[in-house]
Amino acid sequence: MTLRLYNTLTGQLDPLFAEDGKALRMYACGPTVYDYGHIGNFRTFLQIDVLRRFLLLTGTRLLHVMNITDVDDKIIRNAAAAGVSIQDYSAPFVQAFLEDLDALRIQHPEQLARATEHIDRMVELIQKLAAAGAAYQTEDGSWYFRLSAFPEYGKLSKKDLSGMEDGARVDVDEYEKDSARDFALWKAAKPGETFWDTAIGRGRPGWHIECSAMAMEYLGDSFDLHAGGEDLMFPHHENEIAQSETATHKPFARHWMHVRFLLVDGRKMSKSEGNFYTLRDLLLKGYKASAIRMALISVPYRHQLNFTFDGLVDATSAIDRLRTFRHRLTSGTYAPGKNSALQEAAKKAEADYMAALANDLNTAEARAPIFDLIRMANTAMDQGQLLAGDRDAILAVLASFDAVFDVLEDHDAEPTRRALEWAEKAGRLGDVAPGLLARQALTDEAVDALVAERTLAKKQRNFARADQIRNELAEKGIILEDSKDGVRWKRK
RNA sequence: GGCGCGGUACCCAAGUGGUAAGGGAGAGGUCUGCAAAACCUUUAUGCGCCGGUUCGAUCCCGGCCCGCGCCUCCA
Repeated sequence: MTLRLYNTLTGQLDPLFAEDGKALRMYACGPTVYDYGHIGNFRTFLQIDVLRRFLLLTGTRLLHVMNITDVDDKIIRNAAAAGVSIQDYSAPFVQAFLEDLDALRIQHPEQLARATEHIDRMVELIQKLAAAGAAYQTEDGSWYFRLSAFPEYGKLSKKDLSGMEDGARVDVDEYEKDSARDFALWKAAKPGETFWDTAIGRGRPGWHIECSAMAMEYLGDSFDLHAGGEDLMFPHHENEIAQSETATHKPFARHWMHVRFLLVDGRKMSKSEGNFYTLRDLLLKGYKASAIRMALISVPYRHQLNFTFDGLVDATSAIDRLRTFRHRLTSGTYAPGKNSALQEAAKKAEADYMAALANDLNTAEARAPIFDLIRMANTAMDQGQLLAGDRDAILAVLASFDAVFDVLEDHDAEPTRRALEWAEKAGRLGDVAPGLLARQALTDEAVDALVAERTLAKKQRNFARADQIRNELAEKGIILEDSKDGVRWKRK
């Protein structure tokens, strides 16, 4: 099954494939590690994870590279303010980013690439551009890309810069760029700033050059897909194209994917609006990592997602339904055989699910057949019509679903535990939702013991005691479900 | 101003030129020691507004209103 994915470059749905017929080579812009990641960042990384997982599910081999920008103006400024090196400043944020990826079950790419470890490649690329006459150095030692060297500039973002460029061109003095739109390849070191001593001078890379250099390093001059947040389309990706294609005379990425920004409560998320959330913020408020994942991937990547706490609650309930269903399916006993109606339904659900994802990763549409199948299977179980062969067929559908959505297994305790640990160190315990610490402290063993006691009380028809235990547990966020196959409990 | 996206039930959200998926929430019911879960029924003659094309439009075209994004190294 071939994925048809919107391609920013062509403005249409194009089939996504590995040009070399082996591995699909993709580059995704990663974080700049000057702070903790916020949910907007993670919406992008989650949607790229959906892409990645769907490709793997369809048997595509991947070579996926993601950069970590560990040198930039903000990092330099913040590190200086803190009186530490940029390495020391960014290290905890790199660590935090990787932990957050794990919390959200975002798969790691095959290759993580740090900007500071690829300075040589960037310098080489700048030299190549200089040799071609497309880069020039200003008096202060900085290097710029000459936009006029790349007539196709603007082809990704569909911007026509011919009108606005150089309209007010005056005699530039030697400290300035030739043209206002020329962008920095290399920034000369200012006193006290971190610098690399290189063949093109003392300084540090501009932002765009790192992605060009690292993409080419790991993926070659031309590769299959480049992805990132919508804001990167211009100027970042446009600049990458200009530098790369000017240097190699080959097309850079064939396919470009851009994830739309999310809104929070209908407005752009920003610190000044007070609607700015990191992953940690949400975990400390008591939301589960799986619910955050579900909420952020359930709206297709090209649509604006309006993030709300209600949405997280909805997502939590949807996940509950999925998990409860699978538990019911796996814990019951079924007669051998197959029910042809269920077999058909399972087959259709899987086909519809895959087709929805193959259609530009329509995650919202993909969920529907899964929930349809759940209702049908629940009904069949109620009526004793579901057979062992059906259970297996349906479990296989759930496995396909979870290969992309990855919310069925409950991995929620660990991210919350880590967030609480972090809050303690960071002095953020005041932000922890009431009761969360107590709930977290309640061990599975303690719950099991109370559940066992209640089961005994029920057997002795001591319903008063049984209900007392139920209520006691409910107050601690534990929900009990009695069934003929035993008691199941879950954390709210 | 330039480029682009969206306005679908109480909330979130798919979708198609032929009469509105799915999730959440609410109400009623079945089941149950109670509860939970599950299932059934129910909540848009209606898809921002006004025209047009068409046998027929939520879906196509035009206009308008509203919201949002990018154009400032913010994913």
